[in-house]
Amino acid sequence: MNPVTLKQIAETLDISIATVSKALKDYPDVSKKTKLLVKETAELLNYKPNAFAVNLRTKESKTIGLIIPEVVHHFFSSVIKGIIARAEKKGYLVIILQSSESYEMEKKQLDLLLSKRVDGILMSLANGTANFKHLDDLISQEVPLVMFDKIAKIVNCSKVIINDRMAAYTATKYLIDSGCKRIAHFRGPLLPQNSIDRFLGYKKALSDNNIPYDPSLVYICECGERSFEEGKENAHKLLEDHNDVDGIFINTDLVAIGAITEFHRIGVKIPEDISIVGFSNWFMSSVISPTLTTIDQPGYEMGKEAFKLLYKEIKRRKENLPIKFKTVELETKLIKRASTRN
Amino acid sequence: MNPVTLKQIAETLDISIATVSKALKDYPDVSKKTKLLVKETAELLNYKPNAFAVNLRTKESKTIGLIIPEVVHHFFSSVIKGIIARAEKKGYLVIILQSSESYEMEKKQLDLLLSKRVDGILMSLANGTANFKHLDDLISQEVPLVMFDKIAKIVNCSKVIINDRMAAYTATKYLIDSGCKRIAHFRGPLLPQNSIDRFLGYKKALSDNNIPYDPSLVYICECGERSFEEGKENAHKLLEDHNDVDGIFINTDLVAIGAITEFHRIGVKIPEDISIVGFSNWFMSSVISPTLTTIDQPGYEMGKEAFKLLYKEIKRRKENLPIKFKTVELETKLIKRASTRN
DNA sequence: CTGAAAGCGCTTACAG
DNA sequence: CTGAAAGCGCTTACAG
Repeated sequence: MNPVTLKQIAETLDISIATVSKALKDYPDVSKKTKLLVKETAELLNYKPNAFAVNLRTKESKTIGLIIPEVVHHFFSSVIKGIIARAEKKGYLVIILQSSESYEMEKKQLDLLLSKRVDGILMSLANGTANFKHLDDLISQEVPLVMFDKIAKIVNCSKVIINDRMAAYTATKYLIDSGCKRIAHFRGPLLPQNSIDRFLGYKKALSDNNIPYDPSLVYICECGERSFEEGKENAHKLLEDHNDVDGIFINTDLVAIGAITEFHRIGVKIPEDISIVGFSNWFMSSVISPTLTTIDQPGYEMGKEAFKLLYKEIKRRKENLPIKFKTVELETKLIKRASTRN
Repeated sequence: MNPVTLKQIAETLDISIATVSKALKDYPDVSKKTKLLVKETAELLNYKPNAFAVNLRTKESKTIGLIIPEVVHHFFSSVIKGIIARAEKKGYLVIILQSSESYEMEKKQLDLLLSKRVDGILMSLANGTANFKHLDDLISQEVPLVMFDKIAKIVNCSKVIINDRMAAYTATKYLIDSGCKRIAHFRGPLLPQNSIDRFLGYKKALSDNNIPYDPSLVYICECGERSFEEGKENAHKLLEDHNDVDGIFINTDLVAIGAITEFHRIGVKIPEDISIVGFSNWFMSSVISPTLTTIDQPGYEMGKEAFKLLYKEIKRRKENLPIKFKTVELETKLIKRASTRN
């Protein structure tokens, strides 16, 4: 475990370390002959540059950090995949940390990444995060930051999002158009912008179509580990509270699948008795029965886009060019399946 | 973006860098007063040690690398979660790379991690990997390596596995016990040890129960991105080829779900006409209909265990203690659900 | 208890 | 075209 260094190559060839370094990096002021010799020897000795030393000199780690609320999650794992695919192309490595939806964890992970001197940070907020000082600090330290999906509008950085409000509007409108008159909503937690926006989209669709908004039709889910159970529980509660609901727009597919499971158990027919629209288009939504109508959320693209923005920012900072923060909005689409009518 | 260094703290307090460094690390030979002063100043200035410099000196990166075939995958994302949970406790960061089941990629990612000087590597083999020189090289360079799930028996390192053969035996036996006489098998690719072992378990269960093995009942799947489609296709082919099959043991849940979907479409009743057992216990197996009988594969625990072994090896190497490679076998269990009889 | 010095492995401006 | 030298930010054996 004593890796080869430039010094060893230099000694083998009886030339200076500086020349070896330059030869390896194809500096123009090194003779072809020397370059060849050096490269051969490096190959032979299986030389790999010591990243620490390089980083220390160049102040670049070629590593970025990624903080997400939850790893075991179809959407976020798609995002991860998009990020590392893109990062790889540009020679960047990705350190992945999980906040588990906790504000404290999120801060801790951020600190870790900072002391690792990552070149930039990509993150999606924890549900528990209501205070953004840790992010503002990051920005004032000029650490490139791009937020995606679960963002804070207030924080001054680049972002990749979908239009949650519009998507929710579309979903609810679709229920209305297919004949639903009394539409419930299983919403996400109170804090995150997404669940607020989805709720607002739901509400707007109702009012635009002259359906009175009834707060007793709105149920809250944590949308965490218990999503599936929450779906079942809320479905059950809904039936106890109301006997006239004929449609539900649900914040997340997994909760929707819980609801479907419970309705199935009780004998409520979907979509005949109650139509359901989910959100996210998890893979399993296409295989359950009935298949779930939902909003497709492009996780892989979001990951790619987020890395792209981050990369640009890193590059511009290095060149001391001015930075303009950008918000990229990705398209969603309604995927019509069997849990809704027509 | 000009982070605070020891030097700046030293200058502010007009003491030496060495003392600052020692004070921060609570060396016993620094006065209480100085320690206090230094720590206060460090806090005030928001000092974070420069990881590159520390690593360069200590030759430790406190970072490990993880290479898996696929990120968007219930089992592997559970493994990731287990690994980063454990790593965090020990102050390690995790760099995640994806081989996409390709041998070339796997080698490339390994090289990347090596030049990053990670303290150790955790990996699960790509399906495309048939040659293990890259791993042997790693080991001869004394880089701590732990393989999990998709391992190479030949490679001399610690491993975390399940008993695929026994689990497959249990699964097949369960089909036999529930009355199936003619049992097909959708197996994985030819190379990986897992799919070989699962196939052998299937075969053994048949022969132990006096059911003749019929190679025409064995269908191969790539088990990659197209798993679901492969399930559908193989189910379809199976019905064309044979009209007497009453049970299938399938290499992976996702393929099984594809098969169920196709049978459902065609009108074959599960489990009445054909019983199905999957493998892995993906979350969605519990929500499709009928729910899928399967073998539970403990991904999270596997991740935790793999990190534990790696950590021990890293530690022992640092202390120059002898290393004994260990193979940990984790328990699986049969999850009985509605896709099989009784 | 404090500090000067060497060194980790590299890069790069500069001299020759 | 080649190499000596300085320096990135830290740690630690050693001297005082």
